[in-house]
This record gives sequence, C-alpha cells and structure tokens, in this order.
Amino acid sequence: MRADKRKKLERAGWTVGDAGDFLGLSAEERRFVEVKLALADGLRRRREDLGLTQGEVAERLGSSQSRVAKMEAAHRTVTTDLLLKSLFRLGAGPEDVGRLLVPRPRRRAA
Amino acid sequence: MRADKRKKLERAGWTVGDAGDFLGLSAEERRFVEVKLALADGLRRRREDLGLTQGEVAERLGSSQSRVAKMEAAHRTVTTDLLLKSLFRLGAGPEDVGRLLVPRPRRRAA
DNA sequence: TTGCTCTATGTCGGATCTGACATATACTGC
DNA sequence: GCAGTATATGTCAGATCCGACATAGAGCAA
Repeated sequence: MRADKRKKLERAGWTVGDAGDFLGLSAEERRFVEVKLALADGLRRRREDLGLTQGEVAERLGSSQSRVAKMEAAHRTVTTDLLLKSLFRLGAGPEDVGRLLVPRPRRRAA
Repeated sequence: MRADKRKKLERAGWTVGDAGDFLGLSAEERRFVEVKLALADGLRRRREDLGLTQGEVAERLGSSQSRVAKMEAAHRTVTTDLLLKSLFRLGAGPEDVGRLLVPRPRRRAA
C-alpha cells in the first residue's frame, strides 16, 4: 500500500504497523475503510472550498471542532453516517458522494 | 412523495403521517434517508440475486436474521456503516455502491 | 519569545447501535 | 385446518458513537 495512505490510516486511529499488517484487514474491511477515507477527504475539501475553519463547520453541523477534526481524519470513532450527514449538511448531493466513492475515469491520464 | 416510498419509510420505523409531515425532514435529512433506502434496497437485491435467505446472509455476516430484515427495511436502528459493511461482505465493490447512490442515467427512457 | 489562530488528541457521560433471542406474520403445500 | 419455511417486529445487555470539554501541537506575525 502507498505510504501516504497508510499514514492516513494511522492518523485515523487504526493500528497499522506496516504494509504487511494491513493485509490483516479483509478485503471488505479494506473497502469499507477506503470509503470512509474518501468521505473524510471529501468533507475536508468541501470545507476548504467553502473557506471555513473546522470550528465554523462544527457550528453549522451542531457539533464541535474536535469532532470535525476526527471526521476529516476518518477516525475510528467516526461513522459513515456522520460523514454522510455532514457532507449533505454542507450542501453536497448524492452525485457528489457518488463521485467520492467512484472517482470518474480520467479522460486520458497524463 | 410517492406512496410506495412513504410506505417504505414507515416500515423503516420513521413516523411519517403523510406527505406534509415528510417535509418536516430537512433537505439533508431527506438525502441521508434516501441513501439508506438505496443501500438497503441494494442489499436485498444482492441477496435475492445470490438466491439466499435472510438467515443465510445473517450467517455470512455474523449477524442474525432479524438484523438482516431490519437492514433491508432500512430500519432506524440500522446505520449506513452496517449496510456498507454488509454489502461489501456480500461481494459488492465501490462501483456497485456508487451505482446505488447515483443511478446511471437511463439510456433513453421509454 | 509571546500571543493568536487553527487543527489534533484524549477522555467522558449520555445516546445510539448491534447481535441475539423470542415472537409474530405471511405464504406455501399438504 | 396444520406444518414448514421465510420474513418481520419487539426487546434487551453490551458495545460503540456523539458532542463536549480540556489540552496539546503547528504555524505565523510581531
């Protein structure tokens, strides 16, 4: 697995010693984790595009800055339910979420 | 809203008196509920395509028949986390989930 | 350095979810 | 009618999550 992705997993609170340990996750667990990471990234990008701080987003969501930080980090105490609700509350639509899960095929990669 | 959809919501444990009450749900809550319904439908279709009973699926998921019934009904005690994990464990991929959320545009609707 | 802003991490009470079980309902074929 | 099978509903103890708060760290300007 790529190093940046493993780093993200570790930051998310997953215990991932090295690439080998990552194989301890079953295929479906990996897929699920990737979905969470994708939603978390989407949330962060959306916040940044809106030019908001985590605190401001927390206010909009009726939550706290610390929770928003954990959402963006795809921390293990954060569910996809929370990520989806948050994305929607920040104005995302189902298509946006779909794009996060299934990145559009590149139009002739460089 | 369509009657069959409202019926689904009621079966899912949501208190929905009539179409007017449904408007009590905010736009983002509606979007979230629709995501859940879509995932639940996807799970049921996948099970049926596999020719399995709820009990058999429960065994594969390490759960119980009653929980699977609630998953397929998008009951309020069922999270998208559970639905996603279940879909993945039944062999779905991210693209399958994406399709559930964002139905491909019809190729010339009849 | 100090001060300020933003983000990250740890913890906790109360709320919610999960699997399990019992039970109910629905639909067969007898 | 009665079995047998499949699905639905209600409840519960234990597990997990959520928002909140405190606090730590990173980055920047003066």
